[in-house]
Amino acid sequence: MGSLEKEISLPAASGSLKLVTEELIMKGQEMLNKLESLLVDEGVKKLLAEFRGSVARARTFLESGEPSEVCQDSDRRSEISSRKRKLETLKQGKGGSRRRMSSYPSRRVTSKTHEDGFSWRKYGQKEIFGSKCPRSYFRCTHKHDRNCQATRQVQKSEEDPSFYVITYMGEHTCRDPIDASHEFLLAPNHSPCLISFGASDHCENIQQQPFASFPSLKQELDEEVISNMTPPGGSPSDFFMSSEFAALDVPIPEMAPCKGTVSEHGDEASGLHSSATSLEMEIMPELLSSYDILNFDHVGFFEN
DNA sequence: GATATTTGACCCCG
DNA sequence: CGGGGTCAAATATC
Repeated sequence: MGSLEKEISLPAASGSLKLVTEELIMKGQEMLNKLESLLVDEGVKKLLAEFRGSVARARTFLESGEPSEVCQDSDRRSEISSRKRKLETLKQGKGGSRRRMSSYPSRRVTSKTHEDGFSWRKYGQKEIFGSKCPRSYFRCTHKHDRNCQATRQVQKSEEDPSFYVITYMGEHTCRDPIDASHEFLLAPNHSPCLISFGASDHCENIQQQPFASFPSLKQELDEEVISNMTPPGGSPSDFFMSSEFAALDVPIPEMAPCKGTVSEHGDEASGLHSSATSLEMEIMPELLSSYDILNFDHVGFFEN
């Protein structure tokens, strides 16, 4: 696992250039937000959404040093072997582009709920070898109308079936993540996403780092897998054990239950209480992605 | 009828 | 070759 310095370094840009680019991107998004709130015309809004996507990709590029999905896609296509290309031309029907997302930046969260404020459409489910719980595959509902490449995989945690292990891949370009977080927070019945500290051992490299009071969003990400450490008094977990948790206890029909485990609903409820030993953080995964996409990649969770 | 989910098949890639 | 990611027809739901 790399050092923190490495994690926050921006390989694509350095020094003042980096600052300028960051400023442009952040200001750009700010202006986009303001503009959108003033717009009524749907056509202009659509244009704005496209531009928003470009800004998001630029930010991804800035953070990762790699082209975002759209660029990467075209790059990859040019590298497709002749055999694959031949197949692609042949298979216009069932199959189409079966590009794998696994090589893209991804981040994993452990959550009590798979609700995150975004609209997902399930496109597949697989029994995973060696795993009791099937894995469900989701893509953004706006994949086609807004060319949003965001996908996610949801799988119940084997260790604690009341948790979902959610792997996000790709960036939402259908709307700005920050906007989404606002909607998310303002929504009356939103379902918070939790990152569990210590409730899961999916991660091989565990940083033993104490943190004081309420860490920054970035810090939270850096320390997703910190330890079983109990938070200090007046802890974040207290904070998150707010009435909003009521929203968590909802049936999740599309998720298949784990084989041989307890019932879905009882589990959801019991999980809320049984997680007292873990520090839970309410986060917005897509908000996180904007700033911390690198961190997850560098802390050793993933191979890419 | 539109939209979402299920599920078997297809195919990439290690 | 087999696991896993994706597609798309069939089916379900609204």
